[in-house]
Amino acid sequence: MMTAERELTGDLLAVRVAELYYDDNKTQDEIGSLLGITRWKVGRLLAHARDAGIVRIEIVHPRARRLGLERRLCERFGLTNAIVVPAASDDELGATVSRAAADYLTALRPVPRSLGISWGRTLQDVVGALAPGWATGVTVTQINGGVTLNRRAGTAATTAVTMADKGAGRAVLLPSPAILERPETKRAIESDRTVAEVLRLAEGSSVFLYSAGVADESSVLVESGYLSADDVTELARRGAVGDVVGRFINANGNVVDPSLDERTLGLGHHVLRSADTAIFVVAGAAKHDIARAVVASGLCTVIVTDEETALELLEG
Amino acid sequence: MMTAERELTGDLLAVRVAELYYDDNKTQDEIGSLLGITRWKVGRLLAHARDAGIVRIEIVHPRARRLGLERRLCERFGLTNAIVVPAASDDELGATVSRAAADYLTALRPVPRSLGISWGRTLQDVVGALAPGWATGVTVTQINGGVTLNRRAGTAATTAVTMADKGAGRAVLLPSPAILERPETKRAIESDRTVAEVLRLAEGSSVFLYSAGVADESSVLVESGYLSADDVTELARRGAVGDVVGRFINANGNVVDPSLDERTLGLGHHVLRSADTAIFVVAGAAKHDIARAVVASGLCTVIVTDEETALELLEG
DNA sequence: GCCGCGCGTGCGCATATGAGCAAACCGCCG
DNA sequence: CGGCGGTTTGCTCATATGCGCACGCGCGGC
Repeated sequence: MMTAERELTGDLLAVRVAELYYDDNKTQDEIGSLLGITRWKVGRLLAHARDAGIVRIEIVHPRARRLGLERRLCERFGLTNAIVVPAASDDELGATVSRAAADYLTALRPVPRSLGISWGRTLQDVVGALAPGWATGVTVTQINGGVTLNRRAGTAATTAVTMADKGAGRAVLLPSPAILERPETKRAIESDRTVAEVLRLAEGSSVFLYSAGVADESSVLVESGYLSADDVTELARRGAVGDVVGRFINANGNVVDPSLDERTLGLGHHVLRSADTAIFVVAGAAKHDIARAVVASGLCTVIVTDEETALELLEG
Repeated sequence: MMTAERELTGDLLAVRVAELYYDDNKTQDEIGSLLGITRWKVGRLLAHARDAGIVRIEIVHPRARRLGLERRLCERFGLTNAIVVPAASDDELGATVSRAAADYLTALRPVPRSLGISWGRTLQDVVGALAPGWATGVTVTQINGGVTLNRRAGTAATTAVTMADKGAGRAVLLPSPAILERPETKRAIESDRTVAEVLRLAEGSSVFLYSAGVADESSVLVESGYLSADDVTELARRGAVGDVVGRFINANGNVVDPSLDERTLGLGHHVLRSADTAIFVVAGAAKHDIARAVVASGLCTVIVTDEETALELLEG
């Protein structure tokens, strides 16, 4: 290439420098003498080029994370941790986030001894991505009901059991429907020794792991027959953005329908709010609202999500 | 973030390292102790990540160049220099490349004292992008005919004159049509003192600058009335991919129709082939074929083009 | 079972790089 | 014309980084 260059205005020089440095990997010194400027100026131009976005450094890998977003999420919502993965194609998204959640769980120290989990599509994916041996002797406890009435009967149970299995431990199932017809029934079941015991155990878990559902007719609670489509529409009308462990909340994180909540069996949100480690896994545009409600109301201490959701959460 | 991590296979660790280094800009040392590996390994992982393409460093700027492609073009075609600019939107493309050509001309050392140029849309753009004072006392000479018959009469002349003007020098115009009807006429004009003088001057230029046209009905030679659409179609049928200073060549760089060439007035290709500096400016997918013919047959020593054309040239 | 070979690893050292600071420079106003 | 804040520049020095070498470990041939 030529030697001396004519005076270049603004970013142009920075571009030239950046090209020589990154594309051609010359040293700052070489570039300096080549362009007739001091190497310090070269360094400064490089710095400028980087934070003016002229030079973009991107990490392209399906398992890559977005550390900047993670940091901002932690600060903004007072989380202890956040895992943000790049937005993949829409159908890959859930898988990517689930894998990230599995990775996080695996890397979690101290290794959880007791883990309270919800159930659902997302959780099932997380378990699928979990490698055998992720823990040793873990007790996996269900934190909300739903064992029997589920149409795809047993998925909830399978999730917990597989998870315990891969962690060389045992699963404790909550033998109860998620939502009862009458409050009295709910209270009755709740006070049954077997159930009470499980709930007590669940409450004492050192780590919680859960996802959330959206408040529309696609909700698993509708699909499972616990609620009718109309019920959910009505809930949405009253401000519900989604459900966490079976309980519907509005944008502020408050339970929308106390009378429904009275009939919902499982850990209350106060337990999650006061937990040391509550890991919330969420992916996809449909869940932006419920995700916001969860993090904003302190229902989790850790969020695992995708880039787009993270961005959405930070704009508000 | 957590401390110790579980053993990670393959690129995963590299990704982690790259994130911490580039996103979080920690030092390699810090990353080392954080992940429980030596800083040298961190360095090596970083190197791996870079050349495995996990880390992509991109320079985003309209005036940025593609140095890698430039180097490969030089090697592949034995050029002394190549300028490749990022492919912008299609309508911006010509402007970007022209600006790059202007920049190149400006930075060229030694400053050209005599410059032979062709004319056309591209050349006009180059001149437009040229800053006043780009040279001092330059002599700009036209190397092919076309002064008078041009429908947009005068553009060819304007190009040369403006260029000379901005370079504080003088323009020498070739007062002749590009293509004559009969060979004898061409020879007669050629031997006219005025014309012969200009051609001699043109031939002695230290630097040449030209573009090329495609062999279809959009050719400037058709537009200018020198050729009919049928003529060009016939030329194309006989293998012509485009024209350089009015002379049509095939993929091998050879003149397609000697009898037409006999009637074409202007510098012969042998002059360009033996020139020290022949700068070829070309942009856009339509000109890929002619561009290939030019560089492959040694018609230029320097090419100024866009990324896509460069890539296309290198695949073959 | 033994030896050699090659890859991956730790490390010393030369060198490249970034932080911080004082001098110089510039545009602005009195 | 001269003083003055703010910005830019060159520089020193501590530190981060890359290169080359020697060592060790594991695998395959004999």
